[in-house]
Amino acid sequence: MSRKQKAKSPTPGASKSARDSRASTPDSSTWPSAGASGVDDQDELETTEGSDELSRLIANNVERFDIADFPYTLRPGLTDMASSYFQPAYKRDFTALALKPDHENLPMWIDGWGKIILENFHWQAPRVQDFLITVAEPTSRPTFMHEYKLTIHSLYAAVSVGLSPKDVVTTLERFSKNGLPPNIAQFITECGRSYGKVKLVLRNTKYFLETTDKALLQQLLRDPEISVCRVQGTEATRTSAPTMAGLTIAGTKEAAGGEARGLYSLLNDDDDDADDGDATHAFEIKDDKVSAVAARCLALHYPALEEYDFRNDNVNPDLEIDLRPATQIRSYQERCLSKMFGNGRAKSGIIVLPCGAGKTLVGITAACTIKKGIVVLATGSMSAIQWRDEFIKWTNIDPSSISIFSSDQKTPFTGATGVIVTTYSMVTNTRNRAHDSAKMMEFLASREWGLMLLDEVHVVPAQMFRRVIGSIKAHSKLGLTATLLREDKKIDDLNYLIGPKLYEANWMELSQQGHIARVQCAEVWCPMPTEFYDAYLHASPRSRTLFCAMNPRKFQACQYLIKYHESWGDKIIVFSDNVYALEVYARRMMKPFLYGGTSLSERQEVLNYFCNSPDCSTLFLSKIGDTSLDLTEATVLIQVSAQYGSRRQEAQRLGRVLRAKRRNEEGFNAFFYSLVSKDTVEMVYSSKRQVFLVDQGYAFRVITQLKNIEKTPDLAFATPEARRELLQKMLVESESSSWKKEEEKEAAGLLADGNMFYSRGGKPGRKGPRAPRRTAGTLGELSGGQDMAYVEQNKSANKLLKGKKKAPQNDFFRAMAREKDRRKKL
DNA sequence: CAGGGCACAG
DNA sequence: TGGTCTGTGCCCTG
Repeated sequence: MSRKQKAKSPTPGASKSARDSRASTPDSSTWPSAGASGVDDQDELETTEGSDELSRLIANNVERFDIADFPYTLRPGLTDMASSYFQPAYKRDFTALALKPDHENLPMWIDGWGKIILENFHWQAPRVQDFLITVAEPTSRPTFMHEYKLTIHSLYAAVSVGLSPKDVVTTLERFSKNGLPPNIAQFITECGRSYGKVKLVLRNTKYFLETTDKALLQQLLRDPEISVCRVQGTEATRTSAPTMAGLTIAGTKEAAGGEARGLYSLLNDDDDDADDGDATHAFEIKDDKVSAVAARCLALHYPALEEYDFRNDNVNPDLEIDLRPATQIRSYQERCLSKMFGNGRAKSGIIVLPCGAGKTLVGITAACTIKKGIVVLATGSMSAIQWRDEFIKWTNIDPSSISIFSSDQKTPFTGATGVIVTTYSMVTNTRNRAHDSAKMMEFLASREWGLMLLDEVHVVPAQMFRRVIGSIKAHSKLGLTATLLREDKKIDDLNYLIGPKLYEANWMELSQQGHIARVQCAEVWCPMPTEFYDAYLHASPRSRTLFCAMNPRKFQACQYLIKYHESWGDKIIVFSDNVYALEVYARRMMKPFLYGGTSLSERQEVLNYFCNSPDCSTLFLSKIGDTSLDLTEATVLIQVSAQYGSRRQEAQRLGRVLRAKRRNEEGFNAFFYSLVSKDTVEMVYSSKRQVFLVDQGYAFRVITQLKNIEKTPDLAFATPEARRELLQKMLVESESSSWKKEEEKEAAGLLADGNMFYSRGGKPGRKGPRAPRRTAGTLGELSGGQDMAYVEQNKSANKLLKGKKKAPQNDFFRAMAREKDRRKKL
């Protein structure tokens, strides 16, 4: 395949940073040497340059297999004269996709752009569903029609669970109503030629590069970069591919081999299985060169799949861990695990399950299957504690061999091996460490781990967090998440950082089976009173969000909904990202509220109160509720203000009510309300946020008028006077809570120009030190000593006097300076 | 040992 | 040279 000049075609999925660095690559033909240069100095420490290098390699790979390189061409003469006038419409021209005679018996279509449509109501649909999840990316799965897309990542995942490109092509061909477009077949074959060919296997602490393709083996051996990494004289050929035989995943009903066959049952009746060379060729690689080889394989467009032959690992000590006999894992969890252990080895990859569907148990079961040292990475210390508790709850592990490594607990386990639960920031921390935590890190880095469990894996692509991959030696990695989504494009990097997506559950299906709660979603449109709308229109974009959140009609709607649901005995959570609005709402309604500033003990107290007391059925939460608060009591969720268009946040919030304890009651329904100020930016954001959930099959109902709201007694802000008062109060309070007095005066005058809430007056954009938290009023605040410009100048003047180099005032420059320092040290 | 400082994520 | 705010975690200090 000739590489096209890609300048014009945007690469789907290439991260921004990757694209930037690619721009500096003069010519794609230089990649082999460029790929190698960064690798060596990356060896033991994952530096920033190292990960940039990685991003570049990833981008290179993604770019090579752009589906646009396999253009779909219509048969000549089929297009009519008119269609050329509707340019974008040519993509919708399916005239060349002739229906098969027996199309009524077949459940899906596939077009020339890799899009697959499945009739989910078709009697054949259940047969292909599992197959499609494996080979294609589910993009939208409402009730009746499912939409999938073939991408390189999905095909990568497919080959990694053991499907051959040929299998994929024949199966697609067999089940589609129309013939498989030739360019798609070509695309699949081409991807298969490269992906999944090379495996990096660890056997008995020795790393082997393994392939079934003899020619490829020769090519790898000849490669100058790789040949220096290999241990001479270790080429070996084994006659049979690894199988699932004899491996049982704990907690499953039967030997997992049976389940695995279920997946392939579609294929086996053809032929295959025996002919495409069961012999695997392998050679050993030096231990310290593993990452170099992996990077090199990526550069050669043969990304190496990491596999861990844990049953033949006799060097790392076994861990005494088993699921408690009573635990039975659910069918979909079993399916996840059968993908992971498909050929009897542990593969690295990502499993996507909705919140509350038992991600933790999947991770724990995987741990029980591998039975080696386990590292669990969690996002926060709270969730680390939860992981430990879950381990103890589900398994018979000796509590002394499981330990937490976070800032407040640093004791390693005592035995030969065990489970360590830690946080991302603990591992990635680059600054000076406390003595014992440094020792602990050394411990973590010095030994080999059987499995690394990455909780909330969607955070890993962040610049800092991706270091964990480099600094801990784990033979297999399992990422768990509910929302494999980021608003930036870095999510695709996970394919190479961790592994392909092994399984993605269907939310609707799970909720039909009663594993997660049924949810009614609604978007409530709240009109803005004229005086507010007026102020809103004149406000700067920044303060507009506050106006939206503080819309009195929204407040009334919220009040109404709370009253309504409280009368039904529901437990309600109200989310507001805007802390100021949160406080006003909660105080006004006399309800407890939690935000980042509330102390840990207070949080616990409030949560207990909410969960256990019947007098308290409503709780107000800021962003802290998005993650890691376990609120199984909640059944209704009201969203007052949110973070722009973050789909992840929306999904995660919905997840709060999915695990409702009462979900199995007859006819139980959870509710999710999103309050939106009419005719404001919120409308746009709201629709963006919902995309993910809509794709999962949730229907959002739009409510423009709440029934009998005007007849409800005691609504706040019912009169224009009250609303005006609110407007005034908003002004004064939001000013005085953060900013100094002088600016209050200015701000009052700034009403017309809309800068009133978060402007600091003076020079716009001068970044001062962060304003103190509202909980902790400082003396300086009281004395009005917060003149930003003054403080700022003084600070830098002090720095100068001290003889240090002038500290940059901006985050960006500070980061640059830090980076420079770090490099100097290395 | 609580809270400020700092760094980072989203 | 520029997005802002909020939340979280870790380290250090009074």
